[in-house]
Amino acid sequence: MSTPNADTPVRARFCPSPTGTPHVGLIRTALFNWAFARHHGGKLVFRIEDTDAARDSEESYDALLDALRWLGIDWDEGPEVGGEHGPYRQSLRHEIYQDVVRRLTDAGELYESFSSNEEVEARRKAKGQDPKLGYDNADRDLTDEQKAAFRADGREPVLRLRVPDRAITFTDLVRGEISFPAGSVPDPVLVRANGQPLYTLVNPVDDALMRITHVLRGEDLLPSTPRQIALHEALQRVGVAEFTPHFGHLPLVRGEGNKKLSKRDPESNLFAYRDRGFIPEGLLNYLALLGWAIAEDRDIFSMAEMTAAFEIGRVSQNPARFDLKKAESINGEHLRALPQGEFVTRVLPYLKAAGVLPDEPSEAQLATVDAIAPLVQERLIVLSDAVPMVRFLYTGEDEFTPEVDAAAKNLGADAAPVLQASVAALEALPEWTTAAIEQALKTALIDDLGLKPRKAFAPVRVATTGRTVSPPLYESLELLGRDRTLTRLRKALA
RNA sequence: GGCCCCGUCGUCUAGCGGCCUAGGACGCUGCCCUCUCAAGGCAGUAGCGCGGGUUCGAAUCCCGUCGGGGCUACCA
Repeated sequence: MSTPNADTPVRARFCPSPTGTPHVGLIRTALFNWAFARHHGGKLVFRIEDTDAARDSEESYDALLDALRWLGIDWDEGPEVGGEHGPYRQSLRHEIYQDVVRRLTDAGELYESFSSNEEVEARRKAKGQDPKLGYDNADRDLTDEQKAAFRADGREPVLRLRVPDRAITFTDLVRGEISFPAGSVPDPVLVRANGQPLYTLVNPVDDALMRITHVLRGEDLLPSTPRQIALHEALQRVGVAEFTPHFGHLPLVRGEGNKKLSKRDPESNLFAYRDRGFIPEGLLNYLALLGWAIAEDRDIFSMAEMTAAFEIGRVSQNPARFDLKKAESINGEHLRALPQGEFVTRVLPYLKAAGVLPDEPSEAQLATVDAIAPLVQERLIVLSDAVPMVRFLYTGEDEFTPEVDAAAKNLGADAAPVLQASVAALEALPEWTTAAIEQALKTALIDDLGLKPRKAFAPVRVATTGRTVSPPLYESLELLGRDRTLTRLRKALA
């Protein structure tokens, strides 16, 4: 079998079917293909495999584009960018498939098959074999008379590929040589009786037509590789394809337990991570770690660093478990590394979505965000964590109420002297600055009342920010302003 | 059942015959820092599934075994 020459420019592809919400495993595959293409200075082709009208939806298609755009995984050919091998949605390529099918059929690579599943099963059982073995290639050499008889019966044939009766062996880019023995690959159906092409046909055909040199996909597709290689070879014989692409099978992404992360699993929903405030840099970095390592002693890196270093031969052969804790840790690293202005830009939509800020914040509100941002930035693992942390600044005094648990613990009767002393110290302050507030509070509570810092500041914190956990206290009070601070302290006293 | 893939700390991994009394990261534990929570610093915890070979020498190569997973559609 002929493979792409070493000097053939790399063309990788990402070809999801638009069914449901984008899945993190799917995105990991997109990322590896993207990194592979970029590393080799090649092209990434984005193709939509929407040949199953019953399951595909336009919403899912939009979601796919949304996901890739959000993450910054860009493509060189595909939807919305075009390319010389288009169209890139399989639902738009039917005439192309019809032509290929004609050529394949004329050359005898495909044959008509009339067996129903029930008949196949019955034949397997009659031979004492497991019906799970599947189709038995029984229709390979039907005579014209037999076919005519079936048709006279009102039956229409599907088209199957004649898979060669020999072992099919290939060198997997991540696993090395893999061989499937002769007879272990039943002739697959490529076209339905109604003429509708199936995935088994269009996936290899489009890879061939789009001159894809490297197919990197999940390990779950490994068992379908031999029949696809058989098709590629047939395609070469009829002059449709130039070569059989190289294949590389990426390790599965698992969820809880040892099972493959399923689409039904809420953990797999890409947008759930975006909604919580994962940022592309962090999520992509984590996903890259699912089966790949940039170096022995490092796991925080940028996508530029990834594309520079990515080698398919160094991808792991082991399945990887999606570990939320580690994903969060990595996201936090990237969040902290964001320049301040950039961090504000990223966090703003989350504050608006939570109703902390209006859609059109005032100049003053925006200025407060700029001021509080550096205080909360290093405390977050995801952007939405900022919401409860800054809410106290944007709540009106008539609405403001400390959290019940926090108040019960820290604003009881014994807090009264602390709050009173705080009010006294703060209302007399000549200037309202972080340094002055710190000085005044320490003098009044630590020195004068002789309290431990821990005891002293908790009531003040809860009374003013509403929580036991907040951004640094003195800074928070400066931003809150003297009037609101005093109002809240007095209210807690009442 | 058949075919295929995989097997290093709880998790993700480094390791591609001697540099390994196995390195890093997440997690967890303790300490430091400290107005809270984080962040940061330091220390600790824990692993080559098992059995045979090959070799002067094996986590690394081979075989077997056990275990896990995937696929087995006229879905993709």
